[in-house]
Amino acid sequence: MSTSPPDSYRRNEHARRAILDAAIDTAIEVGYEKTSIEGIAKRARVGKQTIYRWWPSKGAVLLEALQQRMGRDGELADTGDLFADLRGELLRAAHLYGATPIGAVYHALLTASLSDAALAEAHDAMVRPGIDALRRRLEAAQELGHIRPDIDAATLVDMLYGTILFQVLLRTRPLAPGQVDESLRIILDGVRPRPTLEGGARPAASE
Amino acid sequence: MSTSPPDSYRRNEHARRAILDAAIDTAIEVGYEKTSIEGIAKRARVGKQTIYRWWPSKGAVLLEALQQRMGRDGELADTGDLFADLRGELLRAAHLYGATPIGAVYHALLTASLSDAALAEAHDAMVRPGIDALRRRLEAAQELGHIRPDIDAATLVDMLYGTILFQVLLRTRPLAPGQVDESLRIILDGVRPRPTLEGGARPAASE
Amino acid sequence: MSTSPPDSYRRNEHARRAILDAAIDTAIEVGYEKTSIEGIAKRARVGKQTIYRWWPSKGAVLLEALQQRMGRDGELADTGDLFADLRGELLRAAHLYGATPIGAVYHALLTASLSDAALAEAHDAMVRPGIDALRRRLEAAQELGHIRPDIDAATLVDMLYGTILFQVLLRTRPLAPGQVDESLRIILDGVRPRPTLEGGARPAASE
Amino acid sequence: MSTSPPDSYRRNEHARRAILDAAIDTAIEVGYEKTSIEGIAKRARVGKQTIYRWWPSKGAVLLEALQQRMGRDGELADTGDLFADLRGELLRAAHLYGATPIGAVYHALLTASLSDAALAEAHDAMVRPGIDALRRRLEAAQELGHIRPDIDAATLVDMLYGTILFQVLLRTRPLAPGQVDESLRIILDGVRPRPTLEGGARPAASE
DNA sequence: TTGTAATCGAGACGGTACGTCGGGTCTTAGT
DNA sequence: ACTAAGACCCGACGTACCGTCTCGATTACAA
Repeated sequence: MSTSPPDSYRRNEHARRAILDAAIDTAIEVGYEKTSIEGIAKRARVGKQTIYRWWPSKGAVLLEALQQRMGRDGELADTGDLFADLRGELLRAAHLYGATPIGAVYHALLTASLSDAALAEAHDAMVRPGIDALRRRLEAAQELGHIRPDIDAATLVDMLYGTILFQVLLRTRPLAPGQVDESLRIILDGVRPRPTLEGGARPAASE
Repeated sequence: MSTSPPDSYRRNEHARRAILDAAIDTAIEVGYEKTSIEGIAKRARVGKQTIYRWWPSKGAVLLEALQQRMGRDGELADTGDLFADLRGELLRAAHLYGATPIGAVYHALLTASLSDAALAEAHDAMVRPGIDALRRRLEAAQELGHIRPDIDAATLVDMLYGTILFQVLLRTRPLAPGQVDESLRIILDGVRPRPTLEGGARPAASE
Repeated sequence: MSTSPPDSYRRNEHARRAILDAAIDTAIEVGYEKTSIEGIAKRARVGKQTIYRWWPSKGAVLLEALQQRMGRDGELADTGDLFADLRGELLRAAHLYGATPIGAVYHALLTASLSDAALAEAHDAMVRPGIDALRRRLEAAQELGHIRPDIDAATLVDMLYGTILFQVLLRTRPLAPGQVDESLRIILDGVRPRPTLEGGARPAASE
Repeated sequence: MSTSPPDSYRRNEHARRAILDAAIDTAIEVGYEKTSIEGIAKRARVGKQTIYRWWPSKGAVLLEALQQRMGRDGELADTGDLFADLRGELLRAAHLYGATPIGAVYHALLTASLSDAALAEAHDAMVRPGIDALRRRLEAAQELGHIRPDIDAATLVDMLYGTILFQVLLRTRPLAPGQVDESLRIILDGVRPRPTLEGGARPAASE
C-alpha cells in the first residue's frame, strides 16, 4: 500500500525504509506530537524533501510505518471455539494497544484522522481487513446458529473492540485478561439464541 | 474547577472568560492541533503571559473551556426504566461526541492526555462524575435483580461507552439511534439473570 | 540611522550589535552571496526572527553593519591645498574599496541595490554625506577661482570616484597611489581656469 | 568562446542555444540573484546536468549568454575626430549599461567575479577587446600630438568608463548625453598638450 | 490617600519546526 | 556519449509558535 503521489519506480527503497524506521522509533520515544518531519529526516539521514515528496503528512508516514512494523494482521483463527478465537484476538489487540508504546502512537493517528480525511481513509484501508475478518468470523458463527440471526455482526465488532478501546484510553493500568473475558462473556450471552419454546424470555431491561 | 497554580483572588475574571471562549471557538474552527496559545491570546485580546500564568498547557485551557461550554453533566435520570435511562444517556453522549464539532476537540484532548499525566488527571476528574453516575445506576439495577450479581458494573460502563466511542471514531456517518438500541439490548440480554433451576442455559460460546 | 520597521524602544541593543558584528564578519569571511540570514543568526546567537523583525533583507543588515564598522566618514579636510585634500580622500576610498575585504562586500551591496529600491535608498542616504562633502569642497575651490565656473561639481565627483571604482573593479592588483595622482592631475588640469585673453588656448579636442 | 570543460564535438548545439536564451531572458525578467540553474533548465526544457556539464557556474552561463546576445563589440570608430569617436563609444556604453535591463545583469556578473577568479578571468577576456580598442584609439591620438605624451592611456580608459559606471550605479535617472559631453571635455582639456614656451603652466591645483 | 505589589496587554527574545526552493550529484532510459 | 528527467542529501528561505522575559499601565489591597 502506498500513500504517495509521484509513484515512481525510481524511488529509493533504502530511503523509504530509513524514513519509516526513524519515524516509528521517534514516535515511540518522544510521542506523536513531538515527532517532527525535520527530526525524522535527520534521524533517517534523509532530506526533508524526500519525505514531503512521498507522503502528504506526518500522519501518513507514521501510518505506513506502523503498518510495516506490525506486519500482517493475519487471518483471524477459526478453531471452532468462538469464545477462544475472539478472546485471542481481543487479547492481542488489547496488548498491542494498551501495553505497548505503539498504542499511544496509533491512537494519536486515530485522532489526527478525525480532521484529515485522507488520513482517515488510509487508516480505514489499513484496519479494514482485520475488522472484516472479525465480522466474518461472527457471521460464520451466526450461520451455525450460535448467534441469533437478527444480530448485526458489525455492531458486535464495534462492541468488542470499543470496549477494549475505552478501557485502554481511560484507565492507566494495563488491561487484565479477566476484563476481556468478562465483557466477551456478556456479549456472547447477549446474542446467543433464545431458549425458545417455553414462552421465550423477553429482554430483561424493563424494571 | 481550576487547573491553575498562583490561584489568586486578584485574578481577572474577564480575561479568564475571554481566554476560554477564544480557546474553544478556535479549536472548533480550526481543530485542536492548529489551535495555538498565541492564537488564543490574540483572539482573546490578552497577553500570552496571562495564559501561561494560569494554565500549564493548551490542553488544560481547552479542557476547562470544554467543561464550561458543556456545562453540568447532570445526574443520570432514574425513571425506573433501565433501558430508557441508558438509551437517553448513550444517545446524548453519541450526539455530543459524534455529531458536534466538540467531539473532535474532546477526542484530541483525550489523546493528548495519553502522554500528559497532569492532563490525564484533570480529564479524569472531569468525566469521573458522569461515569460514576452511570455505574451507580447499573448497580442500583443490579440490587433490584435486573442484572446478574456477578457482573462488574464498571465493565458494563466500559462496554456501553466504548461501543459508542468506537463507532464514532471509525465511522464517518453519524451514529443512528438504532445502533445504540441494538448494542444496548445485547448487553442487557447478556447480563440479565439466568432463568435458573430448570436446566439453565450455559453460555453459548462453545461451538 | 535605522532601516527598521517596528521602531521600538524595547529593542535589545545587545542583539543588534551581535547581529551587525556577525553579519559583517561573516560577509568578510565567506563573501556576500554565501552570507545567509540563518548563518548570521547562528553566529550572533540570536533568533532569525529578531533579524527579520528589524531589517527587511540581508542587504539592509550588511549596509548598517558596514556603516557601523566604518564609522563616521568625517568631514573632508580643507587644508587649502585642493590637490592634497582630494588626494587624501581618494586614497582613503581606494584603500577601503580595493585593499580591504570590505570592498567586495560593499560592492555586492551596490549591486543588490540595483534591483532593490529600498536598499538603494538606504545606501544613498549612507554615502550622500561623503559625496556632498566632496562636492562642497569642489564648489569652494570653484568660488576661489581654482576651477572654471561653468563646470558642474557633481560631474567632477562622478569622475573622481568613478575612476577609482572602475580601477578597483576591473583590476586585480591594488591601486597604486601614482594612479590616483595621475587621474587627479588630469582632471584638475582639465578644469582650471583658462589663461584667458592673451591668445587663450582653445580646447584641444578636434584633430 | 567557451568556458566549458568536456568540450566535445558531440555537444548538442540546440541545447546550448536554448540554455543561453533561457538564462539571459530569465535574468532580465527576475534579476541575477533570483535566476537559478533549476529555473534555466526548466525554461530551456533541458536537464540540469546538461548545464552543469558545460558550465561551472550560473555566472559563466550568463556571461556567455550576455556575450552572445550583445554580439560583437565592434572596433571603435576612428573618424579622425577624437571627441566624436569617444562620445559615440561612451554613449553606447552608457545606454547599454544604464538604460537597458542588461545593465543590472552585467553588473551582478561583475560583482560575482569579485569572488570568483575563474569568472573574473572569463569576464576580462570578454571586455578586454573593447578596452584595448579604446586604449589604442587614445594612443593613436597621443602620437598625433593631441594628448600629452606623458599621459597613460590606460588611466584615461579608466576615467572614461569609470565616470559612466559611477553615474549609472549611483543615480537612478538615466544618464543624459550632456553629462557624457561634460566629463569628456574635462578630460580632453586635462590632457591636451601645454601651450609651452612662456614658463609653462603648472597644475592649477595649489591654492 | 497613598503606596505597593500582583496582574494585565503587549510584544521582543532565543529557539524549533514548518513546507518550499534551489544547489550540486547521481541514476535511469532513450536517442 | 550525451540527453531529458528527476530523485537524492543538504542548506537556506521566510513564517508561525513555543515558552520566557521585560516593559509601562492598571488595579485593588493594606497602610
